[in-house]
Amino acid sequence: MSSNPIIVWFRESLRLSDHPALYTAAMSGSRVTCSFVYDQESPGIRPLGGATQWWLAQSLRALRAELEALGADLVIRRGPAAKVLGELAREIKAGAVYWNDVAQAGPRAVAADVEAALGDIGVASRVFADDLLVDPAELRGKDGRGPRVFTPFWKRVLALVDPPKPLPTPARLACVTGASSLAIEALGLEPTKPDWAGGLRTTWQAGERAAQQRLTRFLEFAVHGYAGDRDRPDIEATSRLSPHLRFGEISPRQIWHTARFAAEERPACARGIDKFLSELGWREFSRHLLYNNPDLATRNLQPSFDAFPWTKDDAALAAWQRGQTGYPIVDAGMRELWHTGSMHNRVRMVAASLLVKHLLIDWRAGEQWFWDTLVDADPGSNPASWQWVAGSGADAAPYFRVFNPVLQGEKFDANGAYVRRWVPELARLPAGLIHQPWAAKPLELAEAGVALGRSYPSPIVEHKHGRARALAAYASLRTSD
DNA sequence: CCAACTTTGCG
DNA sequence: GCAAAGTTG
Repeated sequence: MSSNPIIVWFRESLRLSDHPALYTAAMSGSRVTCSFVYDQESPGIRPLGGATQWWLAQSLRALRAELEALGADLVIRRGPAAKVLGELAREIKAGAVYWNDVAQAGPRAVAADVEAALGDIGVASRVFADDLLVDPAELRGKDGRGPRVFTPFWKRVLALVDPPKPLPTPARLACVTGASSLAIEALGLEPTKPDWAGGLRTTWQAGERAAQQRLTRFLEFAVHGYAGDRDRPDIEATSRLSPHLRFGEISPRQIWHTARFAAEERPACARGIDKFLSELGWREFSRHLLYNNPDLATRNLQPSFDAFPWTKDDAALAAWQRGQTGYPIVDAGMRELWHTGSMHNRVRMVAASLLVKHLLIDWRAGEQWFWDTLVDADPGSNPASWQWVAGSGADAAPYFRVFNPVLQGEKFDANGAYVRRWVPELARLPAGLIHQPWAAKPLELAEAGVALGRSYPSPIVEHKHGRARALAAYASLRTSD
C-alpha cells in the first residue's frame, strides 16, 4: 500500500457524513489531507452572490470544526483549482486526489483540468458521484436535449433510482498536518463596511449538524401537514433545507433515505413525504436542465422569447428590490429576502410574476437579484424557476398565468400575519384590507396609521392594467414571427 | 334581480 | 391562475 497521502478536495459537499470521496480515502488506510479551494477564476464558474458567499463562510467554519473533532484540519486555499491542487499535491507528496462530482458543465471542466494537471505530475484522481440522484448524462436521451417536462422526468427517476444507502462519517482520519491554510476571513466572503448580515446570522445556522437537525425536526413535526400547508408563508410549514443542500451540508441521498424511512414508520405522513420528495425532484430537474443548458441563467430556453418586448425601468426594478411596490404580499417577500436571505416559495412566485408580467422587466434582472440575495441561490433552481415564471422555460407556466397579488395574499396569508411581520407600517390594518390598503376608506387608513403614498406606496401599477398589458406583450410574441 | 357556483378563453 | 361569461336556485 502506498504511503503517499490522499487529498480530499471538498467542493460542494461540505459535510463528513455520506461523503464518498472522504469515506473512501479514510478507509484506504492512507493518510488524508482535507482541502477546500475557493476558485472564482476558472472558466465556466458563475461567481457566487453576496448571500451565498456569506453562507459559504459559515459552512466552512462548521466543516472545520467537525474536522477538528476528528483530529483533522481543513486546508483552505484560493485560486484556479488545477494550479492550487497541483501545488498542494507536490507540497505534501500526495499520491492521489479524491473528490465528489459537481454534475455541471463548468465544474466538470474545472475537474478535468485538475485531473490533467495532476496527471502531469504523476498524481492519480478519483471522482465519486454525489450531488444528484441520477447523473444527467444518463437521462440525456438520443435527441441530446435531456428531459423537458417535470412529471415524466420525476416518474422516471422514481422508477429507476434506488440511491445507495448513505455512508457513515469516518470514525477516524489519519491526517497529514503542516500544510498552510488561509483563514476563512481571508477569503473576503463576509460583509465588512456595512454589515448587512445581521438578519442572516439570527435566522440561520449553517453546517452539517444544523442540516441534519432541520431534517429530523421537519419529518417529526411538519411533514404531516406539508401538502396542505407548504404554500402558507405565515407559518413554518417547510423544511428550510435548501441553503443546506446548496453546499452539500446534507446530501440528496440522506434526505431520500431518511424521508423514505419516515414514510414507512408513519404511513399517515406518506402523502406529505411524497410531496416533499417531489420538491427534491424539482431541484434534480433544474440541475438536469442546467447540465443540458449551461447558459440557463442567460438564455431563454424557448428562443421565441428572444423577441420579447422587455421594458427597461430602473426605478421600478429598484422599487421591487426594496419591497416598495405597493403590493403588500410582494413587499413582505422582498423585505424578508433582504433581511433573512430567503423568501417563502409561494411568495417567490408572486414576486417574480409581478416583476416579469406586471412590470415587464426581463426575468434575468430578477434572477440576478435573487442570485445575489438568496442564501439558497442555486445554479439550477434559480434560473430554471425564473424561466418557469416568465414562460420562457421548459415545462413553463403558461403565459396567461398572471398572479393577482391581492388574491394570492388573501388565499395564502389569510389573516395577514406574514405581511404584518415584514411590512410593519401596515400592521394595524385589518385582515380584510391588509392585502389591498388602497381599497380602505380614509378613516380606516387613518385608524391604522397608514398614509398611502407617504408611509406606504400606492401600487406601482394597477393590477387590471398590468395584467392586460402583460397579455398583450405575450401576444406580440406570436404575431411578430 | 342577485349571489354562489361552474365553465371557458386567454395567444 | 384569473376574470369574464354562463348557469342555477
